[in-house]
Amino acid sequence: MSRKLDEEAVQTVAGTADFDLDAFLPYRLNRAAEAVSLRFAAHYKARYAMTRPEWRTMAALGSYGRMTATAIGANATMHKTKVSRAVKSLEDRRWLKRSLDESDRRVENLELTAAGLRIYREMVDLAHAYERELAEFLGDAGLRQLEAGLDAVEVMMANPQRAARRRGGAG
Amino acid sequence: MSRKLDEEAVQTVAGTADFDLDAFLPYRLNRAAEAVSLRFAAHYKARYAMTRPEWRTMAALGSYGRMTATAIGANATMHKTKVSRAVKSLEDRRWLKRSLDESDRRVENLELTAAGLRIYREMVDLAHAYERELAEFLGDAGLRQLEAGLDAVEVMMANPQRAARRRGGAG
DNA sequence: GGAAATTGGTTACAGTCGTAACTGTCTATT
DNA sequence: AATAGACAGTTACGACTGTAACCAATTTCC
Repeated sequence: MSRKLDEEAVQTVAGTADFDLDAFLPYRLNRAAEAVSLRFAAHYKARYAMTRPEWRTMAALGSYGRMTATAIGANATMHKTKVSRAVKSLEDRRWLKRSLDESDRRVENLELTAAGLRIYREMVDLAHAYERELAEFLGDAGLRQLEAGLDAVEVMMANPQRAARRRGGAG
Repeated sequence: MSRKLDEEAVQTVAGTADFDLDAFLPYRLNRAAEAVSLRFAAHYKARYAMTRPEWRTMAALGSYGRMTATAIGANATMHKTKVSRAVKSLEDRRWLKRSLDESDRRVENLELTAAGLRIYREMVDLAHAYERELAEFLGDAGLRQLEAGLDAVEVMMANPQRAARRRGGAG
C-alpha cells in the first residue's frame, strides 16, 4: 500500500529517510473518515441542503429533545460559533424554534418544530440505511474491528495522559 | 456511551425516534481522526508553523523525491489548489524548489532543498515518535483492530460499488 | 448591595477550502 | 498547419471555520 503511484509519474529516490505517509495512522484515519463522511453527505445533501453542523444540531435536538445551544456544542463537540450559525440557519428554515428560558434569560431553549421533527425522522432513516450499507461494504469482521479500534481511540481521548496498557494482550 | 451529558443540561424526551449520534460510525470516525490529528499537529505545529497540506507535501516530496504537483495531489488526495498553495508557501520558506520540465513545459518538477530535507528528516522523527506514543496509548489490541478496520475501509474506498463480503466471517 | 468574574450567545475578522474560470502548453484530428 | 480538446498549474470568489472581542444576564463574594 505504499510507493505505488502512477509509475512514471514518480522517480523514487534511493537513500532518503524512509517514511510511508500512506501507512501513517493519523493520515489513514483522516482519509477513512473523509471517505465515509463524504459518501454519507452525498446521501443527505442531495435531499436537503444541510451542512454537517446543521445535521449534527438536528440530530442532537431530535434525539435529546429540547436543549440549549451550549449543550449541543458539548454533546457534538462543536464550537459555539458553529452551533450559533447552524441554529440560525435551521431557524430560518423553520425546522427549529427558540424560546427564552424563564429562569435564566441568557439561555435559549431550542426545540425542533413539527416540520423539523419530520425532517429529523427522515434523517434517521437515511442514517440507519447508511449504517446498513456500510456494514455490508465493510463486512462483518471489518466493521467489528473498526469499532473496536474506535473504542480504543475513544478511551485514549477520554484519558489523554495514561490510557495505555489497560487493553493489552493479544489481537 | 450515549445519552450521557451534563444531566440537568438536557431533558431527555421519551417517544422520539431513536438515533444515537455518538454511535454513528461516520461521526465516530471523524472525532477519532480529529483527535488523533490534533494531538499530532500540536507536536509539529509547535516546532514549525506548518499546515497539514504543507506537511503532506513535504512528506510526499521527502519520501518520493522529485515529483510534480499533480502527482503530490494524487498521492495525498489533495485538491490542486491546496497543493498549489502549499507549494508556494514551502517555496517561500526555501524548503522546496521548482524547476520547469524540459520535455513538457506545463510541468513543474518539485524537489526539497537541503534545508527542506533537513526539516523533513525531523518531521519523520516526530512522526515515528508519535506512532510509538499512539501505539502505547491505544494498546496492542486497540492498534491492531484499528488498523484492521482501516484496511477494510480502504478496501471499500478502492472499490466503491461492491467491496462487501470478501472479508466475511468471525471477528 | 454592588463590583468582578462567569456564562450563554452573537458577530467581526482573518484564514482556509473547493468550484469554476483562466493561462499556457501539449496532443490529436483534420 | 490549424483548430479542438486535454492537461498542469494559478487565481478570483464564495462558503465555512475558529479566535477574539463583544453584549447581556447571572453568580460570587466582599
